[in-house]
Amino acid sequence: MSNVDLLKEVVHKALSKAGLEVEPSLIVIENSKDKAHGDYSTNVALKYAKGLNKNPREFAQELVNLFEADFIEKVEIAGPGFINFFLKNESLSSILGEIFSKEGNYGRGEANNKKVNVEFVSANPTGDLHLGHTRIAVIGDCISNILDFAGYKVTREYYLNDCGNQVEHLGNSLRARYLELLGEPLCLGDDDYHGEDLIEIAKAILDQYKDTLKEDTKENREFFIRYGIDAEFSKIKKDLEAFRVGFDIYSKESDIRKSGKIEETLAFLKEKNFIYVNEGATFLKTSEFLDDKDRPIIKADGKYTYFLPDICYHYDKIGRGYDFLIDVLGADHHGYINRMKSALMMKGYSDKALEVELVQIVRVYKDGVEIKMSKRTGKAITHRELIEEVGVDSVRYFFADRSQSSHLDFNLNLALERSSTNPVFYAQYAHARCCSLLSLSKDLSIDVSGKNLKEDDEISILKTLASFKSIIMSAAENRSPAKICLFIHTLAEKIHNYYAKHKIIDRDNIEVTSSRLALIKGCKIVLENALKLIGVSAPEKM
RNA sequence: GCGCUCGUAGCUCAGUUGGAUAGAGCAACAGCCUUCUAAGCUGUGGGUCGAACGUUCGAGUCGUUUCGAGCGCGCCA
Repeated sequence: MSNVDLLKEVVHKALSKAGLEVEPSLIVIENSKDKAHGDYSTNVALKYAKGLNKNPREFAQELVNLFEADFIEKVEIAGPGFINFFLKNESLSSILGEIFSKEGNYGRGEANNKKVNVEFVSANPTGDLHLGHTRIAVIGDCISNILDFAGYKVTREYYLNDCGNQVEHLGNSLRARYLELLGEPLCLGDDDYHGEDLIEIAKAILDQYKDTLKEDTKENREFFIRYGIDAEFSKIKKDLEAFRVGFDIYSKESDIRKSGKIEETLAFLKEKNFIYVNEGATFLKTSEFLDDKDRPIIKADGKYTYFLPDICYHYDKIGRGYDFLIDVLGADHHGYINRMKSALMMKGYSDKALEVELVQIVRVYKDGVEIKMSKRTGKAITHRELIEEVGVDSVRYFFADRSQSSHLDFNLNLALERSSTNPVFYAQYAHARCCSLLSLSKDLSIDVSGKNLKEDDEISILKTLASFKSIIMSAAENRSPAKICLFIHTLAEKIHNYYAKHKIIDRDNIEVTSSRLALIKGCKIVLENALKLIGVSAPEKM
């Protein structure tokens, strides 16, 4: 049990003795920012004095008199009524034993038996990934890592839209490139894909099939679509793999269509009277739930809109037994949230069954000019280009470090220039330093009790290490990888400070050294665990 | 017009769910390597938290209004 939990219990008991029953989860124990305010503090006296019609400082004193705990050194009342706790050193250093015994699992929450499906990226197979996808890939992957570590059972999923308008444009564009290679003039419509990456794919087709696909037949058009999807999707998968992003399940829209689930869903919605026909198109009554208007699901020409297979897909996902679904989407899809939630509610699910994590748009600037990220025009900076230039660790850290809700202007010139000053190296360097120290002192023993850790810097590090678990829980609840980065930076900073200020390995003072090595080993383990959550490597040497 | 998301240092962003003196990186300036990795450390300058009211012991954080930015409001996906 952590010191924070122990303090919570002490405060909880004191409050009950004072006649106040407070839910333990509502008791806030804070890490004191200023050491003059002790190791931890609580505001309970301020919070609850008024309801009891008491003076906050007097109520605080009343509570302090009721505290029973042998791990507390002393307690002070400060300011308007804060209660500050000063803990005994050995209770702070006891965290090291826990870290050593759990190692890679230190910080891991207990399994909570909740199954969650995280769907992210799901880029259409019509071209290379761009920086918007990069950000979503990082956020989705990190949220999955964090939820898993926090105790959830996580499934990562990618939904492949391999039907509909967009892939037809892909087929057209690919065919146009193929014909271009055969000497015909390039013929691309406004909605087709102008990116030059299709030329490579067209060349591969030409090599294999020569000019046998020239005829404008249904079979040939279908061929270009299928070939294009396969080629584009395998590129996407490869790029994501290189970016350390993998999925447990890839679902295809074409499979949904083949499965008969669409007809099944339509029959269900009709029976429940959630659909109607207007001017030849079929609409879903989403406005009866959370949406501001009804949405078409079948066009007047009889084709499905993207929405209908998407509904079936979500019914399918949640039908697989997840406690809830998370869709990680670009912020330009926010209009989609209430639409899909409404559809889920028609099936009797709670609006909480689907949670949409919006990732704000990335605006890319190069040489002071904004570059629009459209696959259609083919002008976007691709994910692959960025990774090649800057590296996986830097890019992952860069995007994980910024909360997904913040609008982000990405200056490409600066990103390239600063790749050597990226904060990720600060953290990795701290890890490498710890490794170096441990490697230089292999012959020395490590004192798990950490009983000689008495310096302010050492106490401060111990408290940071102890806070990791609550950081995990908070990052998981808030779906916030940025909180992990903040923790990483804080810990790395303390390690660097400590390293600069104190000689860790002192062979003339083995007692203190063995305690310090324990602290360093604790730092190494925790830093590595934290970096792993955001998918960044923890090198032993730099 | 309506809706969603934002507005914090020159730039890019944090801010422990309403706490004590608003922080970091980058950029600028001044120092620190005969000693465990200088991708580091120390110090300086830099702020009306867009603005105004309100809620209370206490507001960058919550509410209302207002100004500004981005995105969305297809029988596109």
